[in-house]
Amino acid sequence: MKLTEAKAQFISSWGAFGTHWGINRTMAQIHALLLISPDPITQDDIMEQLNISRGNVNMNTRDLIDWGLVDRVLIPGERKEFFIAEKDIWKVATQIIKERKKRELDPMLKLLGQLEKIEGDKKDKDTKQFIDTVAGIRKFGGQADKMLDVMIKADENWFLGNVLKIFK
Amino acid sequence: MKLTEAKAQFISSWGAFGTHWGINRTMAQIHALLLISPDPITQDDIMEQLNISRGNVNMNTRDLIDWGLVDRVLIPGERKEFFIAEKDIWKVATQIIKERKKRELDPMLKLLGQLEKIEGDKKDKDTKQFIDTVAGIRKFGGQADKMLDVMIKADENWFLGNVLKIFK
DNA sequence: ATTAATTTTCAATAATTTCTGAAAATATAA
DNA sequence: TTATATTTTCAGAAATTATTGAAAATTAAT
Repeated sequence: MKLTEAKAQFISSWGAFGTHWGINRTMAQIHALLLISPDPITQDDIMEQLNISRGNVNMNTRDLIDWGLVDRVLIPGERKEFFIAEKDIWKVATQIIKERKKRELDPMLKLLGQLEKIEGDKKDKDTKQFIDTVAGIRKFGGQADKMLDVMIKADENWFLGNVLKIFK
Repeated sequence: MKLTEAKAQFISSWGAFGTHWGINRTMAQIHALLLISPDPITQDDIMEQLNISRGNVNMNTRDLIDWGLVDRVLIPGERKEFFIAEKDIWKVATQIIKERKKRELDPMLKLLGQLEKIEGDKKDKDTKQFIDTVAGIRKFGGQADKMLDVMIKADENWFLGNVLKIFK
């Protein structure tokens, strides 16, 4: 396989992969393109390579920046802005975990905590099942939360070392 | 908060949560409803509680069954089919991990393996960055894959016990 | 201050995904 | 077998989400 073909396939698959994770196709494709670009590239480069409009590139690069996965860089003498992606996959993963935890897991755990404090007779079948379900999810989510917190703080070698020790 | 209100909020939030994970809102809502229902319920029950059409219930319950999260049960003397969800959250999580691994992670790792074997001069900047990126993702994904395999086989107490031991 | 380059915004449009509902298929009872 | 209940399918409709492109805003150079 040639580089050009491989690149195209990587970008396309990464985009499809993203849609299974609640990330929009284009954002994932831009991210993929940036991951395999050794040097910073411009809005126009992205537009051209992915055949998408300026507005689209602008919105999605902003989102990638908000997620902490991409940075704007200024190149001396150049008028345009350039974009570059964090290339260390461990850092990428950590950053995604951190953001999703903040945006989704933490609020969900908060809500479950409230729902658990429902009024009502615990002898009632429906009430009991509701409380048990909510409590079960919350307990599980709480463990995941703790685990992810440590993971985020840990550095790569420490973590992988420990994972290998446990999961072998 | 009353049970009725809490139920509605749980179902609605679970649905919204699902959309961030590539799961459609209705499937997640049906799953939520089944999780808090102590006894098996019918298509008609689901239609009524969630205000959705028969076809919609049918398609999404089938998907939930394909995911291994819901079972059809036959109740003696009853003509209709009933549905019931696995209530043990550990089992639910394990099942989801198992399916997503099979559907997404495994195929992605296979593809990355192919892309890594690209022809071309490794001294070339673009080629080098491509190979490094793909190899990096593959290595990380491979670790995750191994870890999840062990998790899937492990039972809850073993797993949580170990997590607590390591991540404290 | 004026001009030119570049980025950002957002209303309109397009694309995609989800949902409905009625017809067809299937299963059960009489 | 015939009638009745129940489930499944799927084309079209509705809802949601993503994209465009041109105008407005911003930035930098002259």
